[in-house]
Amino acid sequence: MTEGKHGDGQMAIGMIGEMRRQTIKRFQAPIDSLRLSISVSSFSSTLRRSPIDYDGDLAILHCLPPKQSYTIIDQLHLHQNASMAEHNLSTMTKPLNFYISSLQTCISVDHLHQLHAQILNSYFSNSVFLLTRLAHAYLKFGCPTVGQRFIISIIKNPPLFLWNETIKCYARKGCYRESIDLYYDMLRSGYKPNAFTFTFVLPACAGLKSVADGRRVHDDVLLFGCECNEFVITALIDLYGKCGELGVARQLFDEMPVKKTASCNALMAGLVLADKFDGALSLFNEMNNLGIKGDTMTMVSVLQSCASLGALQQGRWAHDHIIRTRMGINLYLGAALINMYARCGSIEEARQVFDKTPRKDIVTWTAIICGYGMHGLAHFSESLFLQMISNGLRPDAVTFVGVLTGFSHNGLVEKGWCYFHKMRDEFGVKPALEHYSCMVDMLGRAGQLKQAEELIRKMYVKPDSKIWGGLLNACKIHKNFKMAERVVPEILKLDPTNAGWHVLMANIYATSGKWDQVAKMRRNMKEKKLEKQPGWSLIEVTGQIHTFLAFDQSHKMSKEIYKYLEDIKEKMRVEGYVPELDVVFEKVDEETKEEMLFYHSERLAIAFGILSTSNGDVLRVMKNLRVCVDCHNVIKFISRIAYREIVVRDAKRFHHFKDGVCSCGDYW
DNA sequence: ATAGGGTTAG
Repeated sequence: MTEGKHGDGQMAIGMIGEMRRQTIKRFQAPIDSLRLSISVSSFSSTLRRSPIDYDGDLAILHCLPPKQSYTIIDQLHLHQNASMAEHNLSTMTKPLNFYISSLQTCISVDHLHQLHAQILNSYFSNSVFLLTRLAHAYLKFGCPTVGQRFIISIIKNPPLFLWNETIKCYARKGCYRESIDLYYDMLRSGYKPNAFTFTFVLPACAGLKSVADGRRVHDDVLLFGCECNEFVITALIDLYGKCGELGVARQLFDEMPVKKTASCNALMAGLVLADKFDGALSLFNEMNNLGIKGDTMTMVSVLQSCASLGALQQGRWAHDHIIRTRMGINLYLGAALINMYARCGSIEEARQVFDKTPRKDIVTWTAIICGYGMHGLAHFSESLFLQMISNGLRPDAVTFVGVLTGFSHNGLVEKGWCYFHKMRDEFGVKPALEHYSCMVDMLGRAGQLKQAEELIRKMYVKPDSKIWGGLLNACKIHKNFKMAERVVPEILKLDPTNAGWHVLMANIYATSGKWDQVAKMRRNMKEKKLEKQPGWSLIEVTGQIHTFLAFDQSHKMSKEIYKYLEDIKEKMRVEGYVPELDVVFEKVDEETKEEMLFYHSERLAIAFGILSTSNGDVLRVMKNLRVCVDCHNVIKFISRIAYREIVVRDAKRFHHFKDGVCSCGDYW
């Protein structure tokens, strides 16, 4: 500090008075909230601990040792800012108004650090009012700490508002644990949370999917009497929905006296997350009946449900509804629409939406790329990928999953390797389990079993049961029983309770005639009480979803369906159909085998579709498992005999059947 | 001075 600045203490006091007058005039704030303090002893040693009476009010001037006020500045590395010292005096004499507007217009954290230092050097260094604004500014930039300290610790007794904002800041950044811990800290410090607090801490519990923390906070909601606040209830519904506790979520929702769009959306998102898609769609109907308007978030959930169910007609209706109500198609909705059309089997409509979307981000592009990928249209997938790059967007891990699955479905092994390497070398995306999974699948199906196994053994992510399962599937296709025996124990080690693997293994043993091993697998399943996942197919006719299980006779048109299949069987025989009995893994006679094949769920769904729609309508069937070789064959026949285009989505991809040919080229 | 819900893969 220079000699001059030590100068006239009386002048400094005069300035304080002038400043207060201005401040009070400008903000008309109560005197108490403007307890001015000065922190710098550099003005004059005569100021030390001298209370000043001004305009009849008491302003307390604390003269802190300069060291103290610089502690935080040091942490901010602001000692680098040498020009600061030069302007000390002008800084100290600026009105409160200046700091407030500076904080409001502040555009970077660096700038904020400078303001912070200036404030600590000003008359307002201890003003709770200004420090709260300062702390809030940090939080708005997503900075809950400065150096090692919580931003709230710059104030001795931070107001509840600041605790809330800090908890929110952590939650928004995805630092859920920190957010929750801070909430507990707050309670320990004797603060009482309010409704705002809960709407910030509950999403943090939801983000962690921690029902334990969620329940604990829920108890506090009751304890502090916030259980009637609609924001809090919505946050609770969201929490329980994300944690899979749909019963609790539903109950909270039902008990709401007035339901709003957001609370419906929270429940609907929970239903979608729990794969309860028809539940989500009926909630949408419920909303319409209750006169609650849906918005873009509602429609995202609706479209996700349609996509998962393969309900194209309902999806189209939803799209139309979006246009009719002029809600505007934002990035979320755009991607959800593209995904819906693609997953419902209409890649053409997906492309139309994509082309019409004015703003496209990485997710939009990825949605259409994945769409082409699962339809086995790898060339489109790749060309869009390249267009995306030339538009200046960087592909992410998901984009590569889409491109790689496309190549995998087409057996484009060379291309696959090329992009697998490009991914890391050109785009810095580290291959994750999903990418290895695509590669193993691709290599395995192309018959490169050795290369596939090698890739698994040397990958630096720990392989999961799905990856080994992909290889085992390839062993089955290429009848490599020796490798299968090596792979089986690896899978059982990682995932001993999955019925699917046991079935796959038993089938492989059956194909190689090892019936004792088959029996062992079956016993194994029984002992572990593992249930085979039943295969189901569904088809949408006039907006209604019809579900079929194998041998299902519960449908009201069951009789006609079975009759149709009998009839078509004869026609198929004339055209040269021979059942692929190898796919039946039971030790039964051939006739029974044929019988077992003929009522697979997809055939029932297709027969029903043909019977209940007009000629020329495209049939779209969704199936939870992969379509079997014999069904694939039969559907080809049906598409020709009945002159129907049939689109089947199985667990892996789409098959478009037309005129006796499938788009997959029998490679899947 | 602060509020809830959402996009792409497997």
